[in-house]
Amino acid sequence: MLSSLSYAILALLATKAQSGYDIARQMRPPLGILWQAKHGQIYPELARLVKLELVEVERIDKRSGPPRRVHSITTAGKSELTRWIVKSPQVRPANDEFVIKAYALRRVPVGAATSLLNDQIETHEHRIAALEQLIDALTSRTARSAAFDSPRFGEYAALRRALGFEREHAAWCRWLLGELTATAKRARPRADRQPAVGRSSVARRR
Amino acid sequence: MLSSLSYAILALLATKAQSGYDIARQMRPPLGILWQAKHGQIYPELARLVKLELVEVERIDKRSGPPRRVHSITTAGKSELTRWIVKSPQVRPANDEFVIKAYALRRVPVGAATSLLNDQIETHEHRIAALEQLIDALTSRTARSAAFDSPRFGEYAALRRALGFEREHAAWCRWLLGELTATAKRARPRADRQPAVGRSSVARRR
DNA sequence: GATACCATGTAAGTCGTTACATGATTAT
DNA sequence: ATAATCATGTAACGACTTACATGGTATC
Repeated sequence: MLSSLSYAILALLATKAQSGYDIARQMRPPLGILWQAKHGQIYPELARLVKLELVEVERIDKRSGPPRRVHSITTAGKSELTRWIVKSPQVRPANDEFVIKAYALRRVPVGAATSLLNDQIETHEHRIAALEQLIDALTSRTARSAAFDSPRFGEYAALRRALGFEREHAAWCRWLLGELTATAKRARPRADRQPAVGRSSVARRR
Repeated sequence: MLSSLSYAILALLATKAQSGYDIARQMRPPLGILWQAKHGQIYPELARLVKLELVEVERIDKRSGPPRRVHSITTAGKSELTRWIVKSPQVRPANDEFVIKAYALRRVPVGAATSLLNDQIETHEHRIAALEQLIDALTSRTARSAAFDSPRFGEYAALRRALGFEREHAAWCRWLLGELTATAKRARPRADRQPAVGRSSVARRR
């Protein structure tokens, strides 16, 4: 049985032949939307796929540096990929460090909690903006890129997923901040509230 | 430096002293909302925390089976936890196998893709219902459980996060199914469409 | 009688990160 | 000059899963 990373690599190679470096670039955190992995994991995994004959390599020598190794998916690789896709996956772990922090957030001073949340919201807003830009670029280039049978559909679907995920997370952070602020106000009904430590960016509603 | 799992354990022990088994039960997939881990990882990690003196153990002998080992967080453990909470986390990987499947979904027959999506939607609906029930149980028990300063707030926040995540994922699956169906209809404008193979449950809008 | 839950642990293996290692090319 | 990017790999370590190992109690 192959790892998820293997299938992610096969899915990328199914769109076009490319080098390990190209794959690593598309999977580089934090922009990798299909799957995220570092080159230290990708190169050995590619070698394994070649040994299993699900992927082929063509060595292209250059006058300088290491030879470029262009990988392409084999017929066996394609059928393994399609075979895997239709199987219903079992539930993923979905562990998020920030949920632990939220769980025990009552333990820290209100100011520190506020700035942590504002920080987090700001980070997510940035990521949302970046994803929206990528989607705009994709949908404007081809008029019907939203269509299921377009070659770019996979990319578009993955981007939409990432965007939805980010928006949901940001909304949750804003809710947390709201709860925190409401409680703090109740405890100290007027004035004398100190401004939150750290970075600004009050939660915006979008 | 400690792992995320360590902090999840500390966060649970901060609410009350409990055994490794208790912790493992709360972290058991797929219901673990704070963090998910198996006992095979939890017991060694607990032992490590004890050695670091962030956690204490009290052995309670019973006439049968292994002695129950009740763990509690130390003062050092509490301060380590609060110190960690306020630090902004770096971005998490968030790899989801299903995104790979969606990315290459064009490769499989429409019928197989439809039943894969329906299956996935059904799974998520079940999880959503289970989470809604847990939230109802929590909010009805204590009138003001939504308040930030309630002892159950952490649990409530984690549940809301999980619910939002599930709903978002389900919505994305329904969108995918809609695109797929629209394209299939365009290709075969009338009649002669075969019913989707596999389980039913047509996507509902909520 | 079989299954599930209570309750603890360890061992082997896989997945994934970080750092080491090398060296050319392009941009500031 | 300095840094970033192109381009490939390996080694050590940490995170996590799966299976092994044990044995009592309760439920169907």
